[in-house]
Amino acid sequence: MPNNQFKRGELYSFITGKASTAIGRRLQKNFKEANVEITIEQWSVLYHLWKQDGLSQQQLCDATFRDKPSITRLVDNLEKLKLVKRVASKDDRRMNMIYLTNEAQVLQEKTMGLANQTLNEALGGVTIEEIEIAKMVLQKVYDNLS
Amino acid sequence: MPNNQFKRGELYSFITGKASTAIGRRLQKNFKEANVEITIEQWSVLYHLWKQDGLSQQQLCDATFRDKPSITRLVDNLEKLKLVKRVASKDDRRMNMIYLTNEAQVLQEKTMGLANQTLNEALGGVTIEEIEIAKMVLQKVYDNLS
DNA sequence: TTTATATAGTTGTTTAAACAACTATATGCC
DNA sequence: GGCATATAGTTGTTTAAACAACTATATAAA
Repeated sequence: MPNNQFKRGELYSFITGKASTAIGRRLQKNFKEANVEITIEQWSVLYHLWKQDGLSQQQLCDATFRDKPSITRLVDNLEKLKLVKRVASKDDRRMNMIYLTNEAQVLQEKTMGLANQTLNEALGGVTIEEIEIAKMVLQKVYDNLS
Repeated sequence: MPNNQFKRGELYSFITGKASTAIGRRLQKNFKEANVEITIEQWSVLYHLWKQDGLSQQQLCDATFRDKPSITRLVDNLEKLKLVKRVASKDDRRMNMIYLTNEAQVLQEKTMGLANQTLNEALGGVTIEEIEIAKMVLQKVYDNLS
């Protein structure tokens, strides 16, 4: 039982909590100070639309690792903020394609700078190699459970 | 700018999302299949009380990296489930000391087994050394932002 | 063609996170 | 002692996650 050499509950709380909530809180705080009035969850959806506009809600589910109801409501809220709009697909009328508004495109540069700054703050004193290993571990955890 | 060699948004979603939600979902599912009717957030509070009973709410905040309102409500719900009880401290009447009920103590062995099993599933194919590095990275992220 | 099944998205409900504003008790200083 | 300040906990509000149940459209099989 080689894996029994560390405290499992501790690792559990590391993976599920500490770092994740700390980085989320800091990014939210950095947004607030720059008068960016969106949540980090909303930002994580916009992030994928900035990479590729016009994704379906299902594609956003896959990209953000959320379920469909979660994306429905995040898109609802982004639509209320006039940052995206739903456009029914002509090919497949079940699908909503989600498009960024001009307003959302203006947010991109501003928030990407803040996200980079936040990650620089977060990753101080950590080497690239260590980051790569951490990414790999988290990816394997995800793959093992999916 | 050595840290610019990876995609920051991707790392962000690794740290804040994927692995964390996957492991939480799996643990919740394992609880459900064993007819353990608590949430993983409630479990994470019980976990610290099993290590040391009679913690104050503030101590639970520190242990679980949650804020005070979050702990107030988690303790509310655990009290409704008759798993803990609040006892006003005699030394300092501002404090509630949180004690496990017998019912909660019965849960310990059962759920610790499920948590270990979940972590074994999650960490398949990852070495101890890699786990230690991942823990260290997440700890540094937390420390950098706290 | 109609019937079954899969897929895309929505709605309802419970639980929790984050933040601000609040009450109550304790402590330190004059 | 009395006042300022710090600490412990609660309440209100918004946003989101998870899950089940649901509607609507598309696809495949009989």
